[in-house]
Amino acid sequence: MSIGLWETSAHLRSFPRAIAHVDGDAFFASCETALHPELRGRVVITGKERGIVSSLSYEAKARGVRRGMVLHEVRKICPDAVILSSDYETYSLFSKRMFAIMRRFTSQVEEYGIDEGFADLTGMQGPLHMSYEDIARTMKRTIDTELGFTVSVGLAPTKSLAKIASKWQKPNGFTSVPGRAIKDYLGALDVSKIWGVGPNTAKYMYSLGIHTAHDFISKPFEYVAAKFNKPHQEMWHELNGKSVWPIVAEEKTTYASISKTKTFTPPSNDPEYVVAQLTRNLENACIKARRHGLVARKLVVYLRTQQFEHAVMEAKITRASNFPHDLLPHMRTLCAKIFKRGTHYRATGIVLADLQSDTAIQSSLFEPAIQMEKFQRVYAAVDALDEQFGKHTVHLGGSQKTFTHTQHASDRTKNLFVGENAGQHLNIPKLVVVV
DNA sequence: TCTGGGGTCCTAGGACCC
DNA sequence: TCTGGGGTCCTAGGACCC
Repeated sequence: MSIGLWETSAHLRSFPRAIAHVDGDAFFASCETALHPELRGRVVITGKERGIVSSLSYEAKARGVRRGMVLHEVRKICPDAVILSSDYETYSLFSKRMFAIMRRFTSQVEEYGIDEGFADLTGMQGPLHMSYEDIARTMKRTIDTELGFTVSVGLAPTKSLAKIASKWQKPNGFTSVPGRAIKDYLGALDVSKIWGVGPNTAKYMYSLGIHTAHDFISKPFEYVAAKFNKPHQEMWHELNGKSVWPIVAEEKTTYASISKTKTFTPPSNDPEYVVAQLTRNLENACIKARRHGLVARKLVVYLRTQQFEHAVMEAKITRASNFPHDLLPHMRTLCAKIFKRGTHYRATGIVLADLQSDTAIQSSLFEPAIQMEKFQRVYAAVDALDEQFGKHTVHLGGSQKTFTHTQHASDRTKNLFVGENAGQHLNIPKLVVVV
């Protein structure tokens, strides 16, 4: 075992760790190119469904295209651009393959995002008969070959440093930052580029005369403890080469919260329309909650005004639920409390929070079990129909307004309305569920 | 420079209790 | 009735990430 920097603190890990961060290069665009080789070398852009650039190939970057750019701007710059709708199922498959390859080298793999992850290689030189650098390089080569596009890899003693390293050279980069080289890398790095430092913290750091990551790690810990909160104190350790953020290798199976938000144009001051938007968000959030077998004990409603201010209000749900008809009354009450007449709103949001497993749900003594069961059957049927015919095949009458505003006639014929006037405008069988 | 949607974690402050 | 300390729980809001 090598004698590490942290040998002195017996409670901490007694040898340096080797952590690799793998970051896909232009991931979504690369997946498309891997799938359609004829696109290689071309300006490839995803995000067509939203009208803005979501992911872009390096060819697009070179031509001046940027993330978030409106697509008609893109067409002006690059008439030859290939603009595609996002295909998350395909991207997820590539993602799964990438993580599977990483797991060939260590079981300690954290899936941090769809296109990036960490691998803790500590202790693997022996079993794999390779140095850490060789393991990481082999991992990268294998991913590049098997996926058909490149990733960038950073290798360092901590997660925070590995993240910096993988960004150091992109695309197709490999950067190793061994403990003794930390200062060379951090001296040139603006604090705003550190993982965990956003615009506010960056501004605060500048005001303290801290401009580079090296300025930050050079401060004594007592100073950092006095001026910064917990996450930034941990960050200081990480950047100094002491690993304090563990690799979370357990697969994420549950959520702390589920939210659905929707921005609409033009903004509206019509309470009915706003409630209809919220109702749709609630339906969507409930669909997701049911899919994961989760029920909410807390409901949050928020409205965002034109000026980007937002009003938030939440309520406890005495009987946890993932059925819109249970949560709808709470939603209406909350909305009524924060809705201001005359104010124009540009977005609404619903958060289901304090989630618990629906197997743990206890039906109240006062709740007729039969009614509970009835609703469970109704929603099971709704979910099955949605599964077969598309989302919102069955939806609440209350969210109808959002569909008539946003959907094309051809889409609308897919919908069966729920409510008194269900099927009225359509020549399809009507399905009525009274809620 | 800030598009939009989906998340997580932390902190300060108040309520309440001993 | 006032003074003070201490703990816990909850809520609102902030900041950041992809």
